[in-house]
Amino acid sequence: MDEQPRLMHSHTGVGMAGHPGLPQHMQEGTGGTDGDGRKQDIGDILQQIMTITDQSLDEAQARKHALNCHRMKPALFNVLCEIKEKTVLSIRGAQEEEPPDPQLMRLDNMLLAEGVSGPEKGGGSAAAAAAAAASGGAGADNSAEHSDYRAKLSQIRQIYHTELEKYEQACNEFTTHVMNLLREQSRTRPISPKEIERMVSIIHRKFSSIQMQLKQSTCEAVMILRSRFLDARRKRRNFNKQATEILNEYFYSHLSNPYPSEEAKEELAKKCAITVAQTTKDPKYKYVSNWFGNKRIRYKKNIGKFQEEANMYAARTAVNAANASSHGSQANSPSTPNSAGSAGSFNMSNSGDLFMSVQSLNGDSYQGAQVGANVQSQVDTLRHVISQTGGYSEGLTANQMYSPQGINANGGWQDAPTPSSVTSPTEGPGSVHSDTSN
DNA sequence: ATCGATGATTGCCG
DNA sequence: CGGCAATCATCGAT
Repeated sequence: MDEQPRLMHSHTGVGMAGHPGLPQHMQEGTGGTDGDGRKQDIGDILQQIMTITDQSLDEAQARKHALNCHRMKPALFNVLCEIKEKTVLSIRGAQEEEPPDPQLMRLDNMLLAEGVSGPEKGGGSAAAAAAAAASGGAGADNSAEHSDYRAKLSQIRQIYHTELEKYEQACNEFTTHVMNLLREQSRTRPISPKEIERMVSIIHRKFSSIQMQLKQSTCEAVMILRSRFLDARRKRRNFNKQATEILNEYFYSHLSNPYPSEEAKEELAKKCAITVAQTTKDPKYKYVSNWFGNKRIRYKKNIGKFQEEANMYAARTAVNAANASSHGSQANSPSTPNSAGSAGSFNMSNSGDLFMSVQSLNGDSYQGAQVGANVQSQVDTLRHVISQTGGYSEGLTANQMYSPQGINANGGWQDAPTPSSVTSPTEGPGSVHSDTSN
């Protein structure tokens, strides 16, 4: 009969600490000692922390050593290692995949192709040249453009490589640091080599994502550079005024047969290349050919529109030639009121702006050798000017005026099988042929 | 933003 | 392969 209530008591005592049926001393006693104990514990812990922070490194090492030498340590450590191994494996299994990021591969390929990430000098320039040839189609030796391009490209490459190296170095440093740290810690807490490996791969991933940004921006820079320098069509530049003058000069003074020979093209190309940094020494003088092709087409298509221009250049050539013949080789006297006067006599509808570059045109290299030739083209152009200015009214009539000079009714210049030597002797003032190619 | 001018390219022809 | 015609794509002025 005695035991029952005791059991009951003990039960209730455990289950309900604050039961009103419990004796006073029990409640107070347990409660009091518990609170004091916790305070004591916290105080102890704080105290320990304080002492730890106050400890010197040697003391800490000593403690660590003591801990390592604890007799239970190996056993516990093994158990922990086993548990860790399992969890790590499960983690690793969860995120095992490592696909070779297509984006990164694209960037790498591109940088390689552009000669940025390839081997240093030779490979780089070779790749650049190859890229140039591929994109330019006629990527010959326009070295002026390409040297500039290559200079900029190698600049990019240099920056890229130094940055890459920096990242690489930082990555390695960080990796070794972390590895050392982990190895050090693996003595006190279970760290498997696999875990270290994983850590390292995480670090590498982080750094390679940084590298990818670098690669991306490098790619962008290269693309910009490329489109700037190599893709001429995308970034076409107008010829400067003097080059246009030169070409127009030739065109209108050879209006009867505006097909410059290879030599003439070369001459024009050289003259224009002085002022046109663009499209340099293409062996075919492609830009001259392009220009004449476009010019012929567009002239033919709308002669009226070009009439004014034709007058202008014809007059200019005439004036220039006149100066050349009258002044001998001193045709390029500065600021010729003379020329203005003579132009005025042709009833020019244009302002003096056309004389601006007369001197520079013929004063350059033609002068000596071309005086005679200029006389001939002078006849040509004078004839044009006179015939047009005589009855100059508007575009439509001008159209008719020009047509006898070589353009068929169907369009297309007639074959002009009449070099000056054939026709000029008998044709008198009408000899239109200025085959004055030097 | 729009539009004409213009250099370059493409496709075709002989 | 050179020229023509059509077309593209950018420049430069408005």
